[in-house]
Amino acid sequence: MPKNVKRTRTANRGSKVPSIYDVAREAKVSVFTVSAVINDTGRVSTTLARRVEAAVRKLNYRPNLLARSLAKQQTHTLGMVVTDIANPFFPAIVRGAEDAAQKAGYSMLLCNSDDKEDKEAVYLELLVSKRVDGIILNKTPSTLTVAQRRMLEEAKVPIVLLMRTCPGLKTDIVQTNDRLGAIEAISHLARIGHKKIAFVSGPLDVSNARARRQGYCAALEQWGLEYLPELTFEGDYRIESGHRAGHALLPHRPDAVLVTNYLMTIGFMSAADEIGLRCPEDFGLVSFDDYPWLGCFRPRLTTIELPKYELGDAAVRLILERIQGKRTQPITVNMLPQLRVRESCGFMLYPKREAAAALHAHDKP
Amino acid sequence: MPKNVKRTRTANRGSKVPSIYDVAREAKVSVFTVSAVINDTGRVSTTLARRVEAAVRKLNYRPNLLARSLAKQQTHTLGMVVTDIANPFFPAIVRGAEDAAQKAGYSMLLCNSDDKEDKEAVYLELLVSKRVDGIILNKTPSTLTVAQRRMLEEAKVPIVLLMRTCPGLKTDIVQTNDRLGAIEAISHLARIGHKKIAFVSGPLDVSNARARRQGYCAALEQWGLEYLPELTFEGDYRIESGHRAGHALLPHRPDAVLVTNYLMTIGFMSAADEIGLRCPEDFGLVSFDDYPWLGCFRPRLTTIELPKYELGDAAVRLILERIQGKRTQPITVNMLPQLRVRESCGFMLYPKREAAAALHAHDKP
DNA sequence: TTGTAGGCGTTATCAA
DNA sequence: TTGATAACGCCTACAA
Repeated sequence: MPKNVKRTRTANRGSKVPSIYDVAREAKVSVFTVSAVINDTGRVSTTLARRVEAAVRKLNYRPNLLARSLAKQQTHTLGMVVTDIANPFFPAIVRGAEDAAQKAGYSMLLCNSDDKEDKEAVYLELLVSKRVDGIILNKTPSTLTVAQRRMLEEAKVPIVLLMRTCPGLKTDIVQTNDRLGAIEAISHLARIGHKKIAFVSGPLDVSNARARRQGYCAALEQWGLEYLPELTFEGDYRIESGHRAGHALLPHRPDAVLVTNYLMTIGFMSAADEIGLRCPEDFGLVSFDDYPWLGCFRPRLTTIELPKYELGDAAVRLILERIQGKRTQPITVNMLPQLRVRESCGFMLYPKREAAAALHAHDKP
Repeated sequence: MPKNVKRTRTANRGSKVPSIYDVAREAKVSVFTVSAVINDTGRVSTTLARRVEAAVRKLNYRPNLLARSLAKQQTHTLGMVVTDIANPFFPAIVRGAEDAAQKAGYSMLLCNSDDKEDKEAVYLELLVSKRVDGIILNKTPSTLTVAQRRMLEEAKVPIVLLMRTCPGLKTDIVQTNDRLGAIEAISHLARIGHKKIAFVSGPLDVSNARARRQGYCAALEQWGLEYLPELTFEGDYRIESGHRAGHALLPHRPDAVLVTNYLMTIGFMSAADEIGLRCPEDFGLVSFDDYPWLGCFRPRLTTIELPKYELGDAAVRLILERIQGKRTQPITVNMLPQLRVRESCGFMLYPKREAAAALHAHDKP
């Protein structure tokens, strides 16, 4: 025969963490009253409220958020899966996201996919199973499987894509205008006199890499410069590929090069060292992503800065709108990149007057 | 009168996510059987097992980890609170931790305290309420309140301290041998002829900052160099304080300086730029923390590398041991720092033979 | 081997 | 305003 439920629930005399039942017993009220007081929902008489508060304090009661999540069907937790938090591009983004999440009462589960679709798949499944309220996804190049789509669909978990689109996934996107960024970089290089401009791209199955490449091509055309395949290298946004790019491209002696992320720039620079070419004397360079330290080491890097913190912030804003049902139509947020002229582009090697003119000229030729 | 429990449980005909009951009904077995099959616990006949598996596939069933956590009283989630993930010191640590966690089936909740005790307090309470199985804590300088101690005590949640000790908190610690790191840095500088060596410390209420300072003092004594208060500056591990340190220290024209983290080194270098002093020509510099890009920009920084990834890895190893009850005695893991000689120390400015000798000499004078 | 039903700690519904 | 009790979805004694 079933035991007396009330009794067993009320028991809990061990040294266990107090539950809402213990508080109710201590305050001589029902669990409803306790819950109402704690969540400040429903009207409770001052007398009982005080009794509850006293009991809470006495027992050092702290609600079990796990149980609450189960009951309310929401965890106040977001999942964030990025390629690799150790890639300096991501920390500021994650920080922006975490700040916004924390401010809204959400916590952040961090995942590193290493751009591997199997790792990503595992994490997506995990996040869904842990019932996160939303997922911020820096998608691997691979497209989602039908099973994954079905899973995300059924779970009704909002997703916002970060810096990378995913064909077939109609959802919110937060990204930078990478085409424009590349155009500004190339235009700047062309403006200060570079003709033979090489280009190191990211993996072309990634949307932002394609956009940067489009910008490169478009800008070349704008400036009447020839596109030469041998001045182009497809990397993977990691150091090693930048190193290979340097060894592949520099022997052609380009006037300048646009490297589309910081990690590849590092590899590129060390290749230049090995070859014995110096920047900016032997070749100009513009890199994507800016960092606080780039201004105090030589060569000072000219960069296309991407608003990392704001990207993360915007991503959780969008996801919160989705969670709160404030919006149902997917939107895309495009943030503006910003050219930061320093020395690596070769700027300082040109006559002062010309240089000053170039710096302030934002028009096409 | 109470409804028929079975029926209400079994209902769930809406478009909701299937629960274990739905699977049981579909497979015409009990929830026990489903649970046993899913978790591969207890013996289930092949026939039933197959039926269950078919039902799971058909319904696209995925266990609700929230409910499981509530029932099993463990979340398979770790909390990690660091000062600031945007500080380049932390990403690799977090990555090491996340990798180890993921490998063991744990996820990672990331929190940024900004070294503020109120933010830290909020996060600790949140993590406890979310019932994380363990907490990796890069403690703020403040000591835990009695209420916090009580809370952590009652929750029985294992904690491992990361890089910073906390007086009164008897628990596992993962850190680097910072005293030794500073000694090696100073010894190297002394070996290559520097006499007047300045020092930029972190906040002295942080244990590792104190240790580095002790190392500085000890090394000065070993090498018979005088300790001069005006050659010492207490920063806070952030860029701005390094900048102030530069302006405070450089006018005294030290032969060299040891800056005890990367962020402060950035600030220090830019101050040097403003003053018009060059490194290593006008002053030698050794910095703490090494990064992949330090080898390809000028001046190439001589550094004391700390094994960041390994720190994170070790931290979750310890916490897992605690969670699994494999160990009850608190232990401290001390990892070795490593001197990486490049050019900022002024090494190259000395006669080749002496320099080579110095590089290989690991003995005291 | 399999099923039944209580427990995990909340919230929420519906009488009283 | 309060209280009793059914969800939430899972695990797991204990029974059969």
